[in-house]
Amino acid sequence: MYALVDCNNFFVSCERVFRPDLRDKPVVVLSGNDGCVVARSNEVKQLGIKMGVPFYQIRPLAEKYGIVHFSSNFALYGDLSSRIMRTLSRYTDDLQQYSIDEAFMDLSYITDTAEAKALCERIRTEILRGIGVPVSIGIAPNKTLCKVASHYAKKYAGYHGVCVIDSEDKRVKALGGYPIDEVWGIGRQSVAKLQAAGVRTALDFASKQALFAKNLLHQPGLNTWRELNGEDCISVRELPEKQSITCSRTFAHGVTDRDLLEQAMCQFCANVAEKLRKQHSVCRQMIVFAHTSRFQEQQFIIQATVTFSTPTANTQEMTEALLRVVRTQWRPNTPYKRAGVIVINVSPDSGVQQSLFDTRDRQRDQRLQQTLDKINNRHGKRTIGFTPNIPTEKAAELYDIGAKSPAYTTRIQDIITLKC
DNA sequence: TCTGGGGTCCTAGGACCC
DNA sequence: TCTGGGGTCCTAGGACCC
Repeated sequence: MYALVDCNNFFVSCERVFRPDLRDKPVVVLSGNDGCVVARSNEVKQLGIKMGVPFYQIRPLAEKYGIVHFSSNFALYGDLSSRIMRTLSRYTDDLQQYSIDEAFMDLSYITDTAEAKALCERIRTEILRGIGVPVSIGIAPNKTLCKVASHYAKKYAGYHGVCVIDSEDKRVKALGGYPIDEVWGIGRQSVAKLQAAGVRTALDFASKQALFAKNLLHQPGLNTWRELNGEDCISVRELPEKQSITCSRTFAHGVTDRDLLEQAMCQFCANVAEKLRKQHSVCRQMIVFAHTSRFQEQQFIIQATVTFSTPTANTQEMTEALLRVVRTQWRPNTPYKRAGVIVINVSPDSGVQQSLFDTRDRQRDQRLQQTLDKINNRHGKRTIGFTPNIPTEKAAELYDIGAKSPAYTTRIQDIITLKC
């Protein structure tokens, strides 16, 4: 059996840990520049506000119902997430973290389901008491059914946060009441095809022939079909090393100033390179892009894929390549609204094959980079770098920081003080 | 006016091999 | 007019996830 531990309304729950006054109030957390709703409390869900809607569209509703909104605060969410994951790892040797707020636990060492259920109830209480975030847990023989179980655990108070699917009866009953569009792995495109074929519930789908699933939805759909029927065939790969790393942002306003655009993109590049080095990787290719608003009819795009002759994670080398792209393709009087850097073709930094025609002094580069990293580790991010930091007033021009809560658990100035 | 960010996996089709 | 058979590797783009 596996257990899926899934945090309830995760970002909202994180905000509520330090704002207990908001426990029964409608709360949303917004994406960058306060663009879209990315987390909703139950009160907000009940108002019919959908995941991902642009905040400006629901502003009247927000005012009417007194919805409290926060800008996203990943320092806080990331820290609480790692505390939860650490707690879970004490109960299994095989913890597969699936996202910032979800993890699968392999419980095969427990043979009795009643025992598994009791354990999960203890875990749930421990996380709520020790960290302050409510979680729901689904126990089942595979990951797709765990998802179904955790959904029921969340939806019906009677389960007290833990739901088990461990028999044919329970499986059939659970799938019969489960809409097809909520099944893990079945997205919008697949739902349209399935509905056209008369499939309404997860049970309708599971009751079809395997060939039906394969023909309509190909291999991934067939895997989902198998899991709904009880097989265990989808594995969540443990990926300690990322295969691609992205840093991208939408700007508050279109950026026409080339220097400012370059500075922002150099920052993305430095972030990506730092993440690469942190996981002891190098990349062979880097995608650089900047484009105007996708909601305008006429769009302008800067975009190039740079291939390094020798795989690298060197900020200086990557920054030089980035600037070459931007300076070649940049158009004056063009409001660039979104930009980013993506590295792909990522591999371990040990045993890098150097190009025969390489002109860089790699050892010197590496010594310099290591020195800079050391200084930044000791004295704080961006103490020293290859490109100037963006001045505060310019940063405010680029990004709208909005209603961000303090970094309660990761920034010494933000730690709350109690007056007794 | 305002509409996010960061990932993975799979497939089809092209280029290439003998 | 008709014009093999059997592979591999790579890439772009679609679909999906949170």
